[in-house]
Amino acid sequence: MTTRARGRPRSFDPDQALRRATERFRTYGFAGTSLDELSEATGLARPSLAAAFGDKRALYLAAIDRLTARVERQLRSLGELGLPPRDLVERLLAGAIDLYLTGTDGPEGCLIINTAATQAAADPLVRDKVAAFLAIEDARVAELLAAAGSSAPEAQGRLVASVLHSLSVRARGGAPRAELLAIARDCADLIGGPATTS
Amino acid sequence: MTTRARGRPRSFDPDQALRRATERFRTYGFAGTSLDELSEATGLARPSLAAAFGDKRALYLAAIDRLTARVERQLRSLGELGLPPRDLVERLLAGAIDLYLTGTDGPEGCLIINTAATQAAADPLVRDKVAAFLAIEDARVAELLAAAGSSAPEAQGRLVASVLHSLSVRARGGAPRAELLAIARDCADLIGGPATTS
DNA sequence: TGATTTCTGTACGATTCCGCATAAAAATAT
DNA sequence: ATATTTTTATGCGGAATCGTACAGAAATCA
Repeated sequence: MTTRARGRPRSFDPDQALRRATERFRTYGFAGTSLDELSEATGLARPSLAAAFGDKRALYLAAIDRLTARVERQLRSLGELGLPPRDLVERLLAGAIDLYLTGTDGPEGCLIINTAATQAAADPLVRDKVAAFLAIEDARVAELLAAAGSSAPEAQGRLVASVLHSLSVRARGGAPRAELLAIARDCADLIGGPATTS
Repeated sequence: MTTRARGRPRSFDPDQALRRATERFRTYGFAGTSLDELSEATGLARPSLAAAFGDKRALYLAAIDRLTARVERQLRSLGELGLPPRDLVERLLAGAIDLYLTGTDGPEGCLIINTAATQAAADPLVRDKVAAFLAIEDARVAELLAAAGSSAPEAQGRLVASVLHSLSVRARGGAPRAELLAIARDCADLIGGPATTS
């Protein structure tokens, strides 16, 4: 028994609109995206965007929060597979590469690494959210490595997370998938020893 | 016998102006920096900037080129020390951390990693220059490792370069120096084995 | 059916931004 | 000294950007 809202119902899905806006922000960054572009990308008029999310900054912060929660969820779910360290690392990095290579025009990497870190210098709240994202990333990866039996999960986790950051930058620079996968393999070798292919 | 230029001589140092503009771009990115801000930062009126460098994009591209040449020079000079792999990596990363933590307001990382990679999605030429920078970085680091006697200079070089990228992102997120140095030490351990402190 | 509430979209004003045109300033060549 | 050349600085006009006010549309409650 969900009591219907009082007035005219929304004609759009706020979460879908946020997804579309996030995609636009991921491509052009905060400063490089205009409200007109966001309006076009979401299909909403600017006043509707303002009513639903507030101003441009609030919409961007919502995009960051949404992505942070999503990454944390995905990292947690990766632990349920019970992989050994090497396979875990390779799988983690390969999954990230798939995401980083997506984009409407070209490879667009990660919203946090490639646009929020840029904006961090001008906006202290964005900086705080970037720091929180990086801390969560480090912690979750370390947790995964610890569960997989790593001898030094914190140190290795920070290095794996560091490779994630670089993969995002390299993808954005146009590096082909094979190059990114090679780096992922090198990293997995270093963390968990060479692949045990029978 | 340098024949003096014909008309009124420049009242400013173009390279110093480019340095100041670079600093501004490094803080706020390409899209986040206006010509008025660049004019204020360099002390030049907008028409003077335009006459010396062209439009905003040309000035930004000049900043990228300048930085790329500088980084390549510094990486080459690091080889003259003849350090073993572990010390080489730690020194390389520590030097980068020093640069990444500088900035007028806060830590501002690397122009390429934190602003050019952002702009790369919107400007193919910037993307090409980012790719060129990354290639030079990988090649020079691999060269250093090879000269230091590394067993797998290319793979290790890409990983060290990857840690460089992450350090820039982390610095921008506000990570304290100790945390960055810890990552540098972990990376050096992984590449060259634990420190040999007698 | 009529009133109320909420959402949607057009339109507007204020501000910022960019590039350039034009005039003043400073040096050299004749 | 005058003319020429190049740089510097003020200011203008067009375009874009942001936020919001206002009127129309769509649903529920009485």
